[in-house]
Amino acid sequence: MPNFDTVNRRLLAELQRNARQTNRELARIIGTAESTCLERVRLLHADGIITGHHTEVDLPAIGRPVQAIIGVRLSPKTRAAVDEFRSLALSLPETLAAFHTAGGDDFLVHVAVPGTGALDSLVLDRLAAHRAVAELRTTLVYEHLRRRPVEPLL
Amino acid sequence: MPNFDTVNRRLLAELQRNARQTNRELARIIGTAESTCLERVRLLHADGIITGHHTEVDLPAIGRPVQAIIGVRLSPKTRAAVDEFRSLALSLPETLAAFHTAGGDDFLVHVAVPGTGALDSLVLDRLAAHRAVAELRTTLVYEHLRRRPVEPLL
DNA sequence: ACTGAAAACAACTAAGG
DNA sequence: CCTTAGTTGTTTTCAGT
Repeated sequence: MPNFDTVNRRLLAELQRNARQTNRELARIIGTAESTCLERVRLLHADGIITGHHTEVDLPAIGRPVQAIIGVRLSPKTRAAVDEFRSLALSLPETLAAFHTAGGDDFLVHVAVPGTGALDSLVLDRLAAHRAVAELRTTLVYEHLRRRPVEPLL
Repeated sequence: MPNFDTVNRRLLAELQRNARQTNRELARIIGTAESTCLERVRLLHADGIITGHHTEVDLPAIGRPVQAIIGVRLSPKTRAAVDEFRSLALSLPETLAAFHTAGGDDFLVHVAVPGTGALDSLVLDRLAAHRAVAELRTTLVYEHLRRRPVEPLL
C-alpha cells in the first residue's frame, strides 16, 4: 500500500511541476539523499502512483487557439452506440479529451481547433454525422485552467 | 515562426508519449543525429511550443477515484464574480481543471474526489456557498479519456 | 544536417553506518 | 535512511565534413 508521507507528497508535487529534473535537483529540493530520492521515485512508479511523464505543448503555438466543449446526447443509449461514439471522438485529431458521463449528456468532448470555422465543420460534419448522435451543444472555452499539483486527498 | 516538419512532429509526439526519454533514444526513434535532436528540442522550448514536462499520477491510486464535472452559472455575470469564482475553483484541492466558458454555463469544474460523499459536500459546502453561484449541475464522469499526442493542425 | 571526440555531469550500484 | 566511492552512461559543446 502506498505511503503518502511528506517526502512522497513533495516528490509528486515537484515532478508534476517539472518532470525533467535530475534526481540530484529533486533530492536537493526535497531534502533527502540522492539514493533515497531515486528509490522513492522508483517505488512510486512500481506502485502505479506515477503513470507517466508527458510533455505539454502550447495549443495556440501549434495552430489551435480555439477551444470548445461539446456536449453530446446519444440515442439510443446502448453500449454499441457509446463504444462507437467514444471511438469516433478519440479518432478526431481536434479532440483533446472526452468524458463519458452520467446525466444529461452522455459525452463531453473537449476540442482545440484553428478557428471557429474549423469548429463548425467539426461539429456538423464529423460529430453530428454519427447516427447515434441525438443532440449536440457546443460551448466555447474562454480559459482552460489547470490546478497543479494534483494531490492525494486524506 | 515555428517549423512543423516531420522531425518536429515526431519529436512532439514522442515527448508527449514519454517526456523522460534520453536524447539518445529520442534521436534513435526519430532517426536524426543526437546533436540535431538536442537542438530541435531546445528550439521547440525556446519557441514556446513546448511549455513543460509533467508527471501524471493515477487518481484512484491517490485516493481520488470519483470524478465529476460541475457546471456553474453565475449571477451577476460581472468580472468580479468571474474572477472570484475562478480563484475559488482553483483553490480547491479537489479541482483538476476549470473551464471558463461562453454559453449556458459560466464555468465547468472538473474534480476528482475520494467518494460521492466528498463530492456532495464539495458541491454544497464549498461551491454553492459562494454568493455569485446561481445554479450548479453536477455530472458524474464514468470515463476520462485523453487523446495523445496533441498534434499541430494544418 | 551529420560525425567524432572530449569534458562535464548524472545515474546507478553496492557496501557500511 | 544516509554516506561514500566506483562504474557506467548521458549530455553538452565544439571541431570538422
